[in-house]
Amino acid sequence: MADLDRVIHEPARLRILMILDGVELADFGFLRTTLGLTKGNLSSHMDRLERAGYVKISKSFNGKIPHTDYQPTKSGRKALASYWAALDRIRHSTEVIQRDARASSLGGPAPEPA
Amino acid sequence: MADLDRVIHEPARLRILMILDGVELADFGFLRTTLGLTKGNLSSHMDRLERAGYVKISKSFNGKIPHTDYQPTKSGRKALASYWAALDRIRHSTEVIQRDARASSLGGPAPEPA
DNA sequence: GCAGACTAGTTTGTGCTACAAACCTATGTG
DNA sequence: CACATAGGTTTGTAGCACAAACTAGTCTGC
Repeated sequence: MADLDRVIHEPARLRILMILDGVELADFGFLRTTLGLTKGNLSSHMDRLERAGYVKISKSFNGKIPHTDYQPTKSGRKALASYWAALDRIRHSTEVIQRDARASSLGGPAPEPA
Repeated sequence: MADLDRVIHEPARLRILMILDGVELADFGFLRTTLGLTKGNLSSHMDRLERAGYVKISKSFNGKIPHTDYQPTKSGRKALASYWAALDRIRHSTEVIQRDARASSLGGPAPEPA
């Protein structure tokens, strides 16, 4: 029942990955204003994405001003695709269900929902 | 940018609502074995769903054995539908993006991503 | 030349919450 | 009686999203 990747399931990170998947390279300021996140929040999300191996972080200096770029990794793109796929499977799953919830709730012993 | 309903966004609760949306009525044991949750975990999820007004909880006794049934409310069904709709909007949003992340990361001052 | 405002981030603090463990009650079963 | 299982709730805890505070530099205006 391949569960959803919690790293990606967080809406802010989902959007981040979608953006990176589209633009290849984005910097801190762009992501921040585009997504409307606080700096601290964005920073920790990017940290989490990096630790998951989904983005590559490149730090540089423009003179003395720090500049941070983010790129998606192959693994990150794959994980994003898998996430949508997993969500689709959940969304379109009628399987499992529909059986005997009704019967079991009439008071009889549960009919082994194995 | 209608954000995702956090009550529903939690995968366990999403599945619970989907099941209830399908079967109308389910009891504790059925949900528990179907979803493979611990009792405590299921209990607190149902509590959250009730507090959100998404399910109705009916407690009764079978002799001395407690029995708990859950039903989706109208509000719950609506919220579930809205959730999927919101997710679709996110998923298919190209808008916003694609612009000048690249330019802004070349070192120049950020070009007012207003 | 310095007070204020902005860019660029990181570190710290906190409140919420998903989850399991512990607990309570009752019904079998050897 | 001891032990297992169903049916739940309460309690404890680790993790985490988020914002505030902080560090460091630039750029005005006066």
